[in-house]
Amino acid sequence: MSIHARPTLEDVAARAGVSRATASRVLNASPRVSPEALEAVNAAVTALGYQPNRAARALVTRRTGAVAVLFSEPEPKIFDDPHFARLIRAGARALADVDVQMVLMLVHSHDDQMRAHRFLAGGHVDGALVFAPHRNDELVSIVKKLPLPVVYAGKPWGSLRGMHLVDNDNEGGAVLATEHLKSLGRRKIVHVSGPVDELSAIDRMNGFKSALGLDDRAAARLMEDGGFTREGGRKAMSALLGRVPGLDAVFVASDLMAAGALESLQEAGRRVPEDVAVVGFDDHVAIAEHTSPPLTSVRQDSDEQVKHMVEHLVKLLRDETVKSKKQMLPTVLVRRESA
Amino acid sequence: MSIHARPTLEDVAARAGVSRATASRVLNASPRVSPEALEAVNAAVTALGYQPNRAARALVTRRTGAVAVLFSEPEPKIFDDPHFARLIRAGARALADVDVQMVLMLVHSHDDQMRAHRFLAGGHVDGALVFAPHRNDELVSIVKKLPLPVVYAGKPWGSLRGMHLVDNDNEGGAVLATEHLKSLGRRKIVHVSGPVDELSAIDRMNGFKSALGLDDRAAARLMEDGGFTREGGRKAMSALLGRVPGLDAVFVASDLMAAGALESLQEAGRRVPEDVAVVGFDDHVAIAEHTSPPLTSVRQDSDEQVKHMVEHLVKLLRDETVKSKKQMLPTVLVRRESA
DNA sequence: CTTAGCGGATCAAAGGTTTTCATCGAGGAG
DNA sequence: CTCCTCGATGAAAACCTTTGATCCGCTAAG
Repeated sequence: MSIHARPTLEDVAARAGVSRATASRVLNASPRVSPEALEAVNAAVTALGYQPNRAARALVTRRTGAVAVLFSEPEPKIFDDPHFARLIRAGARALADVDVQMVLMLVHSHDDQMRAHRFLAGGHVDGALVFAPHRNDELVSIVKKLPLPVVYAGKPWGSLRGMHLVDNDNEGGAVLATEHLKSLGRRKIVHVSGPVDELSAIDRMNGFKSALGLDDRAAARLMEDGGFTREGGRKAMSALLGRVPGLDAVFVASDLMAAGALESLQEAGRRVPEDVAVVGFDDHVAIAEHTSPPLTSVRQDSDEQVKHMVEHLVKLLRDETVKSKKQMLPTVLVRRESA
Repeated sequence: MSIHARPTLEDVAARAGVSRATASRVLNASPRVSPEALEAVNAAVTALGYQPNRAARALVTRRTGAVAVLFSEPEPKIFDDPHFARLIRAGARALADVDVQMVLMLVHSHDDQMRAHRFLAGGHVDGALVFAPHRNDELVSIVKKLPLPVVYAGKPWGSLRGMHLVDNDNEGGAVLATEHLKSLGRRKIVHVSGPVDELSAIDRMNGFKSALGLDDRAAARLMEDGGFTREGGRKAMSALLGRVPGLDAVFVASDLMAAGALESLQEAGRRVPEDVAVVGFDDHVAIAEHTSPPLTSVRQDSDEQVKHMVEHLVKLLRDETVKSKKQMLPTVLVRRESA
């Protein structure tokens, strides 16, 4: 071993006075190794500052020690949405904790999809975490075909057979929000929903409907799509104000839209919460605490969600035979001043 | 090759009727190969859906085809700050375009630093992009010691000798902002600054000072640290209102702080821009367009910055001999209603 | 006295690619 | 006709690790 080259297992073994195989066993915590050998090897490792060569290891074990984290989102949304940063951060932490690398891919264009396919099919990662909430997302069908352990965030569109996913209880959260408004004595409650090509939005709609015992026709008049954007929230609120006279409460399917809705209400001269009570969804602190008034919201714990996803994926990577599993995470109402 | 196993170069070579060596040459676009061989190999590749094994390749070339992207930030800020998501997104895109993997690491705790060190020293990536704006950041000293091509975002604290970085023209932007306020006829201009442990904040302070031709003592009375947070911006503004009677304009070193400052001004009953003109920094759309009134701000193009960083790193990876180089990106003033 | 068993170390093969070096054949110069 | 040159190709080494098979020295059982 030259001065500058990184030490190899061979060097470690030589210094410890054992064979390469034994040194390897020490590193992999095999039980079949004597205490003396163990100590000698460990000493050599620290003395030399040895780092296993990942490529060599991957070559023989057929494991890379890396997982891909895929986001499929229309461009503009992804970087306005604070949620995104949060998910990434949670993912980075959870993966670091189990010492696996996070390879991040944002797939948007068709080219990106091809690239992702090549990459995943190429066996460059051991598994993947997929965030793809939209209807008929090409990415999902691509990933689904691959013989690769995958855990989805939320329900991807289409058949769920054999898939692994961790979802928030969107419907339950929506019921929570709506029941809360009812318990405040509100009688005319409306809903600013997310786009109908996202299942989370649909689940929230369903929660709203069922909490009020509405059939589809009755519900339709009380709901308006805000597209999960601030501006959309504002417009949807305006539309509802025009269409539903006497409305006294609104459940908005995201905090960002709720911020828009509050603006709209203010313009219309309605006081919150006196005239109209508002409940959001996400409990995104950076938003919810800075609206006026501060926003009552349904908390979904993204950190927890991602942590569960990682745990599940790790399990999949270990024993090959975990059967399809869906996890549902609870949501809770956080009261502030808007309702 | 069995049915299910991924095809290897050997399989490709066999099918094309050439040797492994020749097949490899084709894949690496070596000139020393006959047209027929080239065609045969390419045909075999597509027929088999061959994907080079990255681990095997890395083992021999000592290149991984991946770079690390490191963020060093105190936890809370990183996921409040929309800037973060933007940088990541830009990085993902730019790296994907040159077909290198992005390994994301958020380093915060001491453990994280150790992990990052191990990882980088272990030769698991070819280079790194580092975002570490704070004074005496441990991460920078760690990375600096490594024999690894690194490009920094902005100036890291300490000696810049031999370092590669892409910075925004913070000082120039600050001059722009201040000159603009002067040109509006404002006479008593103050500054809400960022924390003095970030060089970008200091550069902006310097721009402010030099545009007004102030010495340090005179300047000190007109500046207040807002810590790059919304709440800090609000407090700093209040302090300045108390200390500098008759102030008629303020240059705030970030949009987030400016949002806080606007709240403070409103509370104090000052009209913007009539009584006090306000200019922010960052031009973060999600903020600047939604304050009231909408915020005039200095734009720094993060996408561009990251793109340059990636380009520079790629260059470093190719020819080993790019001499130390600092790039400075221009800033521009975006006029809205607050000034 | 033979042999099975056991803890533990070692040998050697395997994993897929790049790259150096040697070889081979064809064509040009002498 | 021989000798060289040159371009294309192939054989084999090297990269570093894991792991199944093997081996060694001993004890305990038959």
